[in-house]
Amino acid sequence: MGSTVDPTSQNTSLLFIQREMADIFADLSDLFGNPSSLGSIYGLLFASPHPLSMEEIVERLGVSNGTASQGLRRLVELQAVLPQKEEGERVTRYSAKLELRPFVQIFLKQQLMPRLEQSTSRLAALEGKLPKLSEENRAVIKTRLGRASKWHRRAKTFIPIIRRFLG
Amino acid sequence: MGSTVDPTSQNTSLLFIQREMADIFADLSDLFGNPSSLGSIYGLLFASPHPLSMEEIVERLGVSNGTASQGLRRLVELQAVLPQKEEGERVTRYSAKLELRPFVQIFLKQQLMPRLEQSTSRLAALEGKLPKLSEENRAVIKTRLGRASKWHRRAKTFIPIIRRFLG
DNA sequence: TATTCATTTCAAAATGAATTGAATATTATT
DNA sequence: AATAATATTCAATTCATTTTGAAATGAATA
Repeated sequence: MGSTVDPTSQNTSLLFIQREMADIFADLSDLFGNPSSLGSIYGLLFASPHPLSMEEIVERLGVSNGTASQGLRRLVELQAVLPQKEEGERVTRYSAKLELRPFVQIFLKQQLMPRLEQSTSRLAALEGKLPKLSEENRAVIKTRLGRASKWHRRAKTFIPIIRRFLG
Repeated sequence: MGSTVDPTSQNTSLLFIQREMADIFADLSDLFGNPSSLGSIYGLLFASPHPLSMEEIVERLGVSNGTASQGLRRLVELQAVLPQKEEGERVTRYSAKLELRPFVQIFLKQQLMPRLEQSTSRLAALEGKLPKLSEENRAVIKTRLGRASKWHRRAKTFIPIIRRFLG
């Protein structure tokens, strides 16, 4: 016995879920400082039972070819999406990877870590200026630079913890 | 015996450190999706041995009154900065709070949590649509919604861990 | 070889967030 | 009250980022 619901309504429901998921992921993407289109694309693929071509993504999300092309490239880079080309097909189809781990790892490694490293070294460089300050200021500033460095160290020890938590 | 460095050079060094700190914190602020001006102001205060008035902040950072006023208001809201008015003074002076904990807590509570809650409930709402799907799609989509919910649950259990880590 | 079609590129447009600064409000002082 | 010193607001502007879409590319087929 098949479903009791007619196919048109079934399809409508799937499209609804896909739109909604695209929306939810767009918000999350934005929250983490990425273009919301990245999230839409990922969300759509996440809610797709079968891989989709770029053309299908363009029409279902109503975005341009450029947005889809660049977004897909980024998502593949981030290993959030898997491109696949069937034997003797000229289209590439994309499906969402469902694991969170590699995705977050890459985010941490590519976005967070480099910036933390950079500000750490700028902070370290400032310590060299301490001797030039008046005695009074030197004490205060030394304490504060130390405090900021401590924050950085904490943040950096935290990243591996997150990794372990996810893996 | 005082310092061996002349006062002008001492002051130059302090200003240098303050500019640099303003810059470093501007980057971090941006990284967490806040206006970089927020970070500049905080960084300047962080590297100031004494509280500063809005006027001083405006001139040292070269930002407008509006930016300084709004930025300070936000930083006070976030409890990252302490406003203080001396007896019989008409200026409010501001100093940086040095503890990371309340700052991060407020960020998590005000920014992250609400958005996570919202997408959680949107996800939950989608489960209601499952019965309308074809049998084949239902299985796939059910798994995926479950997966997304699991991510959310993980993220939410993670927040208290961060809190404990900082507190 | 020519043609078709999916994809990429990139300059230009659109968007939207941050910033400015003049006008206004608030608060202290005379 | 009147004045002066601070602080806030908000409409207009600036600026960085994202998005668009027409043109270029290049791989697969005819």
